[in-house]
Amino acid sequence: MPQIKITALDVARRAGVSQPTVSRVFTPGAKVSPSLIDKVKTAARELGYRPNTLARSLITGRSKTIGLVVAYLNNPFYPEALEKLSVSLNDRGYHIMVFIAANLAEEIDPVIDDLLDHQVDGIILASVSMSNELTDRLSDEGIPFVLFNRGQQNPKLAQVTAANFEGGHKAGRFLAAGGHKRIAHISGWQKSLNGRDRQAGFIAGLETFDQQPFKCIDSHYRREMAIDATHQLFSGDTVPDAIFVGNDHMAFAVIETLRCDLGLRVPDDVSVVGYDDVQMAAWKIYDLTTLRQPANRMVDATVDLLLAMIDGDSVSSLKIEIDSPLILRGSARIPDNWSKEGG
Amino acid sequence: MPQIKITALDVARRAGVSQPTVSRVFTPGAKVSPSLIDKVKTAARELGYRPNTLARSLITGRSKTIGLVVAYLNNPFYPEALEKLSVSLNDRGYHIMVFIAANLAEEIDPVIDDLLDHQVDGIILASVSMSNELTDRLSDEGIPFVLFNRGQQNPKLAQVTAANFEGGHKAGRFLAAGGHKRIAHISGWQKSLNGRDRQAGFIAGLETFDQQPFKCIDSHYRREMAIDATHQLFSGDTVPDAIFVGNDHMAFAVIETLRCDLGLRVPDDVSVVGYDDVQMAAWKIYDLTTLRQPANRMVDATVDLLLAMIDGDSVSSLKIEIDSPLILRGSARIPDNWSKEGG
DNA sequence: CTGAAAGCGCTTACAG
DNA sequence: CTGAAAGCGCTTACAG
Repeated sequence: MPQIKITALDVARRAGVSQPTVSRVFTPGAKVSPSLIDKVKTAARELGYRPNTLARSLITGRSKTIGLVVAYLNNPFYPEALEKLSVSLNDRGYHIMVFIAANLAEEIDPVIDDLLDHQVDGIILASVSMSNELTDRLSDEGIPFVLFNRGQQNPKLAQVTAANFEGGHKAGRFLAAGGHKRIAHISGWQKSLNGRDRQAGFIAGLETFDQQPFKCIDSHYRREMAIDATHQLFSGDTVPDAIFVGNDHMAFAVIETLRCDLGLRVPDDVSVVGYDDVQMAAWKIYDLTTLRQPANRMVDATVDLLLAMIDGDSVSSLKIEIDSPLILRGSARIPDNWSKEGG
Repeated sequence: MPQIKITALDVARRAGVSQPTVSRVFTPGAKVSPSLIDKVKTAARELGYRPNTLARSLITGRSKTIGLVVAYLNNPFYPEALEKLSVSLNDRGYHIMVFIAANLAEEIDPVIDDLLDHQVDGIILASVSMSNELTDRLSDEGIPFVLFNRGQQNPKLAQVTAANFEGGHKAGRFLAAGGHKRIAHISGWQKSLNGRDRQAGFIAGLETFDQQPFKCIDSHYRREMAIDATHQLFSGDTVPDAIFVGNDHMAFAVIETLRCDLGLRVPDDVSVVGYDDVQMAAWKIYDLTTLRQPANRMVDATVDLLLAMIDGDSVSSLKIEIDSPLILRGSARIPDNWSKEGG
């Protein structure tokens, strides 16, 4: 019960060595003779000594802490990513400090101040509504950061995303090949590159079948807006027979609205395709056909990239795109001769 | 672009004051003359100075960091709580460092080591599968911690939970009053106090109607086990007409299994009641009648309690129970003359 | 109100 | 391999 704090000096005295020797015993790279290691370790154990990370960080200039900025924890993709990021960073000796960003872009500035005050070694921006000013500011501060699941045009920014254009393209081709003739898109935020790329890919995919979207509605990745959009799509005389939705989170809302509000069957009356493949997508109640964002691979890439930047290692590419395979499930009619990878 | 680090000394020199004066300007309580405050602040702004939190923490002995240990981010209650906890703690000048606990109790020890090394001022344990050894160990270390949504018998441990017994009691009475005759319980982990209290309350509630549970199955708060339990319940000759489920997360799986696997209607064939009232419970596709765990109130209580402990303030009670109102929705038949609060 | 001094608990050259 | 010394960037008594 170390009510009083045990320091390296206490351990040194008890072990009959100098304080730096104690330090060396607890520093991975350092060389100490086996006999001293032994003495120090027993003394440390007896006293219940633990090195003070704060002091170490102060002197090494590395906090071994990564700031994770995240806004939309209600989209299950983010808790899943948060968990994986934390585990992966732990394995590499880092910890995550969480910064919840308000959904409004204007309120992001205090978060950045906060972040900078906390001596994080690097930052992962997993949020969606972030301005260029923000990334500019972080660049100015010279602190390594990577955009997770969020692209920006600027090729100098480290970013890890799915291959969103290709994913959207695949969705478009898949639905057109399935014989759908009025394919709508409830899109992610069109001010985000993710949202734009998926939509652009979708439109291009339809074009290969000489089709145009029935309609595209920007629902900002928000559940309530996706519900409204669904109602809107089915309020006219002609209605869609398929919907490509900008992420799973909204797709769940779309399926629900179709079934519970509009009395339509999925996929008999309308096919639905999402994007992400969060765990819920595999639940039988949704059984959602979707483009997978491979969270594990994205997390690995993000961690590798960020730690390389922190260590000053050269990185081959700052912009990493991970393939989005199409996961076939029951929410969308499957074309008769649809080969495994979108052919 | 402060590539080189700006310290208080740099600011002091530029402002023509001493370094401690700079420190005082950035220390909330301290007294400095307005003219110096001005000088220092401009100098700081010009140089892009930010106080180093690490150094401050080292000297004050307070990291202003709270360790959050959490295991089950796939139960949406926890991301919701995480978000609220982070925001609330931020408001009070603290930040959250995340520690993902493995689901297995044996793997918790390294997490604790980790936690202790990081000079957190306090700990929130939001995880479910934690042993008494763990809490004993933390008590020994003398670091303030509170159990969030997880009770332990030991009255010396700070803990914030819902009034689980009463909640279960209400669920039992509600379903019995609704005319159900074969009411089953798919319970949370019976080695957790939460799980036991809810089940005990449920059984006691049924007793007031001279009923016994149709069957109780421990599904450990796990989705897959809840699915299995549902199948099991409906595999015999007599089957339940209502199920009280230990949390919403499992209740979603139960509803899904009922509908998609067993072709049963909710609530026509079987009523379902959950526990938590996570956001998803209100989704039309589930429309889940449930006992609410008021996340906001639980978070507020947790933060108040933990910070009081950290500040050494006296706390009136270490064990806080928050009422669980029954939220009436469509997944369970409502008794004809059911008054608002369970009468 | 302000400055000179000491010190938080470590790491890291520097000698030996 | 080990110790004496310096110092990371602050805060906080202590004088004045």
